Amino acid sequence: MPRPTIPKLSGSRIRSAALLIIDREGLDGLSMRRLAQELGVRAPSLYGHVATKDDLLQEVVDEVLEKVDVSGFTGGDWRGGLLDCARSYRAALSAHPNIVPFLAYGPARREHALARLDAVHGGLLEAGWPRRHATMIAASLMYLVFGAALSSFRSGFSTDESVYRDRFPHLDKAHLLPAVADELDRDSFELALTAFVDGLELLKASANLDGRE
Amino acid sequence: MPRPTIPKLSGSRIRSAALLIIDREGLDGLSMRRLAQELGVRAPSLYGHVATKDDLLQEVVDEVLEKVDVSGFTGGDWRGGLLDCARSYRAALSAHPNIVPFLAYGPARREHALARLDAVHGGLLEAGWPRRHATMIAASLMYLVFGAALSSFRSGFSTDESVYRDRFPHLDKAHLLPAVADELDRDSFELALTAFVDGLELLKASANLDGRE
DNA sequence: CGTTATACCTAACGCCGTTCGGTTTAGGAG
DNA sequence: CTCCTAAACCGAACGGCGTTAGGTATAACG
Repeated sequence: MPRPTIPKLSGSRIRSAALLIIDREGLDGLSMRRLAQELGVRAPSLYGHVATKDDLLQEVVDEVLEKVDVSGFTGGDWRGGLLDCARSYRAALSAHPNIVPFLAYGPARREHALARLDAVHGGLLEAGWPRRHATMIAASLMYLVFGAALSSFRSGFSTDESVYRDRFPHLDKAHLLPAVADELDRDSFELALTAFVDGLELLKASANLDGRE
Repeated sequence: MPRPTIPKLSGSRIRSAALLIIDREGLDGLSMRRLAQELGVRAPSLYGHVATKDDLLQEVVDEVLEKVDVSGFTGGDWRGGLLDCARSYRAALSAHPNIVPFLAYGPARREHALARLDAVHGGLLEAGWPRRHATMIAASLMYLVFGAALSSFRSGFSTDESVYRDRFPHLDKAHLLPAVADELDRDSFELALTAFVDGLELLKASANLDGRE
């Protein structure tokens, strides 16, 4: 049954279905055949709308990261800008944690990623940070965001107390971690972020920076 | 030619060959057939020594992370302990950057990972941090280490100036980044780490912590 | 010297991403 | 209304993947 009245496929429908499968079944659960099935279609049909699976995933990532907000740097407020950017970045990723492993295979080499980076960099420069520091601070922000995205308390700890008892004396409450994972993830990220920004403030106050204000 | 005088395979030889391929050809370059070829053997033979490919990779990760040093917390020196641990962790991962994407698929759920975490946790408790803070600080440390491991300046930036010119005003020097990637990776990590620890010191000094010293 | 367990082999299964070459029909041209 | 083109999907297939089943020759042992 070729050429239906209204096309069953479109880039946007494919991306939505892909993200749905990733959210529900994990990154490994997404295959072109599985995706096609979800869309009521056979796998080869997808290649009329998508160049390659890797390409599709990049587009999905782009869509997920569209919610990152880099507008908070106005008026030289580098602190607020960093906090807003980091929090919205984390929120975007933790809404779709299963796609994070894909990010590990290489930075999003797309327009939007560079635009975000440009905004952060510009905001830091405007606030008086030297170029080199701006570069390093932007990188550090990515460390926190990506690190937090892929080391969640949700996985990695057993709820079985006996795993830790007697063997890891300081982890004797570790079996309770999964139960409060979401809260702990959020609070840990908040701690890491605020401690980092506080440290930056100290550094800026010490003021042995090469750049001009 | 079955049953050679001395076995061609062993767990250790397999792990070494696997890490070699990963280092040289990337994580995607490692297949069981490719690995077998490197060892002068056919793929199925590997399954006499290794339960599964995932298992093998976990063992390789364990071997790589053996160099992480968590011994620096002696005498309540939580600052030195964190710095040592973070730096040795980063060094271990940046010696084999291609294996990092595998870490993204789930935390090393092995003995050694828990032992390291136990040491960090214990060191923080001993230094007077409350339990909850110790947990969050240990998590934050992982954020920095994993984030730094997978967002290197080595990839992600083009050496072609025209990519950035006129389009991203604050990234006009971005084409120079790959040339100094190693140095910048190191300095950025150092900045992130020291700023974070400085921020923690502020937090601890402010001393509104629930725990007892 | 016979037995047995070892250490490797070949063949094959079912999955994967992707390409090739149809086939049917929607939509525009005359 | 008819003809043509191009869109949109399909079946079959390729080479590669992780993994399993079953076979075979030999080193090691009683």
